[in-house]
Amino acid sequence: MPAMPPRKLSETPGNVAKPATISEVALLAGVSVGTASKALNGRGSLRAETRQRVLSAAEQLGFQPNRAAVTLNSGRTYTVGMITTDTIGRFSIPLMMGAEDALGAGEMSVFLCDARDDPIREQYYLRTLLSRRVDGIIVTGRRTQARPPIGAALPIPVVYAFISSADPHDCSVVPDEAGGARKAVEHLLATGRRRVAHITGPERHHSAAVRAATAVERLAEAGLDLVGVPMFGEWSEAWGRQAARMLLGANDPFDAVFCGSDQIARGVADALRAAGRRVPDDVALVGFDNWDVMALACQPPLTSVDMELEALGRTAADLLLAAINGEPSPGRHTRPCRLVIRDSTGFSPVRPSSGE
Amino acid sequence: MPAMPPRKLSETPGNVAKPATISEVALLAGVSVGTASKALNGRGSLRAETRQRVLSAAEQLGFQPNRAAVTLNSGRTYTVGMITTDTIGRFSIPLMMGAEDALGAGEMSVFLCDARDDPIREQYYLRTLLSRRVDGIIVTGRRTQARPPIGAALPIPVVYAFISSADPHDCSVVPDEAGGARKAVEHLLATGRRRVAHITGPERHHSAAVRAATAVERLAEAGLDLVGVPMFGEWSEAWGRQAARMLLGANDPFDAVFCGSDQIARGVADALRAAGRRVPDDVALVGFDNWDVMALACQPPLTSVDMELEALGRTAADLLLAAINGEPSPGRHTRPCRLVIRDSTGFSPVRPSSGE
DNA sequence: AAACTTTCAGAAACCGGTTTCCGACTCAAG
DNA sequence: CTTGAGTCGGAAACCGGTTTCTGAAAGTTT
Repeated sequence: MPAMPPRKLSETPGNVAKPATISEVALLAGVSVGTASKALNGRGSLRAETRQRVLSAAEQLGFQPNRAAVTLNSGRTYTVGMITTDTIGRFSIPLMMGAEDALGAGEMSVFLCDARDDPIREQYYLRTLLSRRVDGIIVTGRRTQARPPIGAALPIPVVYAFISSADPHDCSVVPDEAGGARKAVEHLLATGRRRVAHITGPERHHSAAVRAATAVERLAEAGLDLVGVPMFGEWSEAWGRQAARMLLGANDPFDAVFCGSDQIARGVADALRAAGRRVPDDVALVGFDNWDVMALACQPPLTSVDMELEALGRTAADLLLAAINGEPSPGRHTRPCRLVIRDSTGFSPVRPSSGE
Repeated sequence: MPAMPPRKLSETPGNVAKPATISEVALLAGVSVGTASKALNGRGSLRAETRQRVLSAAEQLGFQPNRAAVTLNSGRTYTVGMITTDTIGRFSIPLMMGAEDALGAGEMSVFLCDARDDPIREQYYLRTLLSRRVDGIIVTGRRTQARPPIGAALPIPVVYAFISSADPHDCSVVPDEAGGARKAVEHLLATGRRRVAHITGPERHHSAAVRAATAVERLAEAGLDLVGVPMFGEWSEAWGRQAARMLLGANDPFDAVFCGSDQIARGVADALRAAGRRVPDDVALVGFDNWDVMALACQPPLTSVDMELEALGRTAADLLLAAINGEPSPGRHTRPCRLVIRDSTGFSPVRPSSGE
């Protein structure tokens, strides 16, 4: 066996090491390129000794197959594109993490594309991804409504996550927000609340509308009316504070507020405390999103509906992988939400107003 | 000219359209593959008419060159890997957005790798990226200290962003946190504050230590002492509230608190308000991070130090692109922070305690 | 009209792998 | 000793582009 000096990456000084090719491996092992390929991939029939010789040569050179070459004759890149339509925000992150994790487990690498809600950028990324021959695309983001399909009759599968495509034949995965809202209201009812108000985001926002309608509906099933009407506003703490003060001023008694977001709920909590109402003793509070920074820092910690976005991302990735393997799942899929119960709806001991 | 029916992506029913190859383009244009390539890339000398014929054939077929093939003979992939060591968090996002944007402008696509602070995952991703022959790597994340280099003598350039590499020869880009802290203290001094306290995160966290030391130093330059000692704790609102109460109980008067994070500052604001101290009239408050959700929702809105992470990510990307083009910038680079002034240090009108 | 440029397009090698096909060799049976 | 089956490894085609090299046709010069 030729005693060629090994060229390990970690031993090469400076950033000059060029990755080894399979022909260098073959040369070192004293076999042909084809044989080396078979040895490395466990194909064909080779003597154990030969196979071993190739493997140790590869090891010695730190050989990693050039994926471009592999791609060229397999036709598969083992990559997917992930396009976020809104700028990467609070919602996209857990989604992307879940998807990336599930895809990584499937040996897939992920191209990150931040389209910033700009159709031009979006189309640019789409072209780029197609040119790179990704095996599939995940489209995510926050929108007030379903979005138009990203492209017509694409050569690869596309899965929409969190947002849904306006085309019902496209594969979309969305949280069951109505189910989440039901769970929230049911929890309030189960803990004895009867006078429930609802403060949420802008009415034109699909999420706000669905959550509000479902809350009204579920209360009606229990023979109850919402206190006042759904209060549509903004997704902000300031609106939560303002709406809570309006509610207090209306002289229509309430013992619970179901909020469209944790930020709103937090604003409500602050305004209630400032007005001398105790949470949860006087008023129970439920938020939506289960955004830890808000829900945990709230005083008291907030009961909230978790859309399980990371699991949603994972599901989207799994559906995409299945579609890539020829088993598409067209249509709109929903995933359940989970209610996370904390002190804001509990029967925790009464605490001094400045207490922790 | 052959009147072949055009096969546009958008006209093909179902997800079956296979991307056109250059030989199909050549066939349609009635030229050889080599000629088609020249026409599409503006190389060689061709008659204008021929070039045009190829271009419209490509247009007709929706031709996009297979990047794997291009990669194979150029040796360049026009991709970079972005590895986040901590799980993709609040800090990584603006960084990644900035970097992704700058790289996209350089026609680079970005592989997203979430290593979740797990060395095993990190090495897995590193191997994957090397196998994919990325042109470079950006390593980001939040750490208490400088991190060990991700690999030794890699064949491609690496830039560390936000975190820095323990090896001073590696290229790192970090915010000038000391400068940011100086700006914060100087602003407090300029607005007439003299009794400044400091509440921040864990002492073992490099950021907390640097910010605290710099605050003390800058006050000393003005002939002043910090009120008490730097209060090290956690990066949470709860700690902010607790520390503020401790401060109030210490009977050592103070007219300003410089906080190590916006979350801490918000906790401080809440505790001060609960104790009847007015912000900014009695006590001025400065945070760190300029995290909009916290800084804007705080009552009153929070003056804060912005590390300009998006610009930092952009800088990292630019340095990486330069390194890829053979102009490396080894060493540790710092970028200035920016002070964003809001009401918490201002002379805004006194507001009723429940006022908006 | 012959010799020399210049223009333009095709043939072929190449990038780094995978896979098919085929031939050489070994061994056991006839 | 011949033949057939079974092992093992190499040669070559191929994936989809780019680039170099070559040569034919057209135009220019004398």
